[in-house]
Amino acid sequence: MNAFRSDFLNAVAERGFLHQCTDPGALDALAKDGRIAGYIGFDATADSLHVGSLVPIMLLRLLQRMGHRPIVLMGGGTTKVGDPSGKDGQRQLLSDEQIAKNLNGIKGVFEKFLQFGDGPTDAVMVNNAEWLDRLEYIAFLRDYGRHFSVNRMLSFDSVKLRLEREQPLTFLEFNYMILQAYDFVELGRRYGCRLQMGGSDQWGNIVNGVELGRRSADLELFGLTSPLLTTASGAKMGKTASGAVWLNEERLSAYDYWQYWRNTEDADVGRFLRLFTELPMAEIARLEALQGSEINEAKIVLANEATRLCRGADAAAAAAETAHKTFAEGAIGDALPRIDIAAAELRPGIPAFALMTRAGLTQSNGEARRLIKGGGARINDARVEDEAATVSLSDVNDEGVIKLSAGRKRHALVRPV
RNA sequence: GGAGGGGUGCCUGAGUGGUUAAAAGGGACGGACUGUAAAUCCGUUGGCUAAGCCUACGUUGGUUCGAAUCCAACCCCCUCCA
Repeated sequence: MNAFRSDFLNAVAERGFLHQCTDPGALDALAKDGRIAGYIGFDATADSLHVGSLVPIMLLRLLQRMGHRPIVLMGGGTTKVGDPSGKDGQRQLLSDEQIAKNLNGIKGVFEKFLQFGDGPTDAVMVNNAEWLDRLEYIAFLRDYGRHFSVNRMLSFDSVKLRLEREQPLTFLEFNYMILQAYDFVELGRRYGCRLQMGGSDQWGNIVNGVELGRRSADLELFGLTSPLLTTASGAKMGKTASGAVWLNEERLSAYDYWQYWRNTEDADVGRFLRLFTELPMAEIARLEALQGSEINEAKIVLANEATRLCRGADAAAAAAETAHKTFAEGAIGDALPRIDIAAAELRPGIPAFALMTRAGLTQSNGEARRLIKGGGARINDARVEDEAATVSLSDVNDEGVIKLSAGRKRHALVRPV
């Protein structure tokens, strides 16, 4: 029943990572008979990755689990150029310092998901600035530029869409695909890397690399893309109340990360379990088949597993515990965000709206006031009716804290000190 | 270098002297309904301890009782020409 002979491609296909592949048959044979090295490139446009990058990360992890070697290519060089794919306007150019800072922030994430080292299937991290920064223009043009046809380049979506919409495309950006193609060849030479993976928007860039490998270096390279993820209702993945869903702990608490997965839409649960957890397929099939409110069990499993991979088992357990207390028991969990307020300041009373803002539940006092007016603010689970209500030491509950809530899901604890 | 077009709130995008903190849609947040889901309906969506005041329509000046709206200079972007 399996379409492929290699464990790797079978896993890729059945877990929903496969969108397109340049030569599935040959890649299958290669993965079946030996160990392959595959890479995915990551641009350094922010100092943390968010869930949008989780599909490629999980794909690298899968590659490693199936006995192959993952290569993480950090785009220290290509980020200076900017990928035009899927964008209308040119991205703001980042400074070298900014890029270096971003790369630093991103590195840590991979150590959570991949095993690095010197072993045969250990992951490697490479920065393409290593070779791109030193390119000599004329030599590069003569050696590689001659293999690219502009006619062809114009036909790739990343370029074509820009031109059709009459959006500007600079020559700088136009070169991005050439550099990415060159990366592939360079990795092929240096690390024997035969496979490039990525999101489906990278297809054109990847194919370019495969072709360049054949023409310029007589390398047989392969490309494989994953579907771009949107939620079942069509929204882009990775948005939440407080912004993007970051993978770094400094940017997003484990509790919020857990909550993000817990709030997955029903229709996405099975797909997400396959992509973002490593549960056996049979178990996923069981969870996915749950009906009605029972599917909440599957969402909890998804949240636990996804959080465990990204933040560790302890953080996942703590988040689950807090969520259970908060939602199932109406009690107070340890992982809720908390702030300390001087008892002396609290004694005379602080306006509720000000406290909401200080606790980070609202961005401004005005927003907090609106929240109260709209009936969404609660103190110790009691709705705040009066916009001018104040909170004082008398509101401290048996557990020594004051619980503030914005809506049903967002809570914070205030502790007098 | 020349000619023309344009820069509005998180985004798209209306607005061409006062009734404009700025239409409409999207997004986001809150409420209702639920299952911490989706869909739907309703509300909110610049700041300020707030019936008042302050800051905002690329930047800086100017005209005017009054400017996002008129004028000037500058910056940036686009299209066509050289």
